[in-house]
Amino acid sequence: MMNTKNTDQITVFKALADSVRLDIIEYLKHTDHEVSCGEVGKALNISKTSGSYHFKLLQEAGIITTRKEAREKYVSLNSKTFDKYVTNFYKNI
Amino acid sequence: MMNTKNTDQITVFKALADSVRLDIIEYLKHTDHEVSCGEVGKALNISKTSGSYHFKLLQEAGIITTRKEAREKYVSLNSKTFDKYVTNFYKNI
DNA sequence: TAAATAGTTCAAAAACCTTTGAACTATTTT
DNA sequence: AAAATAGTTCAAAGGTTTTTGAACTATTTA
Repeated sequence: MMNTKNTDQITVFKALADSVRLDIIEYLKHTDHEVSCGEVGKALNISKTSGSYHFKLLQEAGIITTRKEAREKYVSLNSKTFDKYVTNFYKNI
Repeated sequence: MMNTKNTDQITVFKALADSVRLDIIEYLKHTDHEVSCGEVGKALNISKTSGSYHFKLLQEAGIITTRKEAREKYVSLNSKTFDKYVTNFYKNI
């Protein structure tokens, strides 16, 4: 269980270390329907450029999964990543 | 359980989002005796100035507690912080 | 008392992250 | 076919974080 490089772990914590992204994560956790980037951006007052940047980081960290349908991109939380890198972090280091 | 500002949460994730600090945390988790900043710094090849900076951030995030004895500062992990802000993060947002 | 050791503080430099607006692609609606 | 909508990309600007060396305080050892 001893790490030597931690890069995925750091990518996840970096992705979580920002208020815009935490707001997005909360929004996704509390929503009961499939949501698009646009819906989240409007709800949280994030410009589309900035939203695009933050969704990309969340995706690269494995925190969200995305599905493109026509013009829209639907996003949802990937709970496996929380499990592996957040919830069990302390136990696993 | 709904957050509105998240500042402590972000301070914790920021503190965890760095490889030097993750190395320090691992070192503290795996050690069986009380350790000083100097011991950790030597073991991990961190300059004392840089060490001082990182220990300060970890302390401000509540991730370590410290005890000064004479010249030396002893550090240890504060598992309550992991409990509150890391292990239970996903459940609590 | 002088030298060594443990740590802190400061300012500068370097590296990294976030926001912005403009220009763009692709799809849908009128 | 033109206009509208959803999202991306780019470069520039601004902000934040990290590393560095020098100078510092406080304590201990020779």
